[in-house]
Amino acid sequence: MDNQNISDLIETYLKQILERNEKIEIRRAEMADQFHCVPSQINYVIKTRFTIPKGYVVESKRGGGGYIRIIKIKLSNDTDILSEMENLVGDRVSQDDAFAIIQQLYENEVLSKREGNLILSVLSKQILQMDLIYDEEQLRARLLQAFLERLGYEEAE
Amino acid sequence: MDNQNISDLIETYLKQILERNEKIEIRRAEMADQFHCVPSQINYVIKTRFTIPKGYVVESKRGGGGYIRIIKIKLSNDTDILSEMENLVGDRVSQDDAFAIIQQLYENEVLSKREGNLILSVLSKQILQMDLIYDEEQLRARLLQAFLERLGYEEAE
DNA sequence: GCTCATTGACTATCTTTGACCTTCATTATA
DNA sequence: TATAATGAAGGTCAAAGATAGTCAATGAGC
Repeated sequence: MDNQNISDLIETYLKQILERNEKIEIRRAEMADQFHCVPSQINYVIKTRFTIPKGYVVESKRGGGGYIRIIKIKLSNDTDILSEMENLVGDRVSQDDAFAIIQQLYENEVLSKREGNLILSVLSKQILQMDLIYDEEQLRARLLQAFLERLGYEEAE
Repeated sequence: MDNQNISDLIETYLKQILERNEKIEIRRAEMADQFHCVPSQINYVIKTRFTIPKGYVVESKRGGGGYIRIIKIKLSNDTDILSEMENLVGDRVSQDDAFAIIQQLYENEVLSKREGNLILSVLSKQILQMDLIYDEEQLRARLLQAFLERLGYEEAE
């Protein structure tokens, strides 16, 4: 409930702003000051919470007048979304990224909540990390690709 | 009810809170302190008393700001047919049998057509029979079991 | 003797921190 | 004016810290 760590606080703060704005531009040192943490923690937050599968693009510039810019990606029609996600998945995908992708599909109403949960139930580490005989991330990618392809058919009908 | 073992006390304590709340979030070490036991006993209690058939799902996170979250769920009305199917699946299942099982669930209105097709898309020989390194039927069973378990409940409102 | 409960050593995962590196703009200097 | 020095950002990475998970040995109560 409120055993929030600093990274979560920073994440929440930024996402709050991004709900009202297409993008946000920050100065790393300032952020770090504001949240009483070291600058590299800002990088950590960005790297773990503002990834492309989660729907964000990040640009930055060093030197005088440097900045970090976080942009919320807006996806267009369902077909585009699906093929975009297929690209993201590729032939290996982590649990985090897979979950983020399903979340995106849900938010864009490509999937119902129930469908999303069904898919997720099978992509979890717990299920796929069985024996070390096969590559977990590769298998997850194969399954997720199959789901995405199927959703593409649905779309076409 | 008042067997004085610690595990029962912890269970009672948590369930008392869950009667008033949809979910509860604890810190394992804190709980352990509070009940004067070792941290892993909390895991034991959760594993034996907060299972899905008993109406709970558990999520957790490690590291700084870590937590264990217990969520009350609503069990579906179809648990009978679902557990029957789980028995049928066992730990290995052929494509044909898996398809027949999904068909059954569809006919019994446990699944929509779309949900059934989504599930099937991932249980096919084509998808699972990739490398011959692992046992295809075993993997299929694992995936199908995960689906069946997930179909057994919904999040309460 | 069985089953369930308790413990603790070891493991896995996530966060925080800091030392060191790279890039860019501005200013000083030959 | 071209270039070198300086300072001001942001980037990387690995170690240390903070939690939770697993598992097998041991204990307690039928």
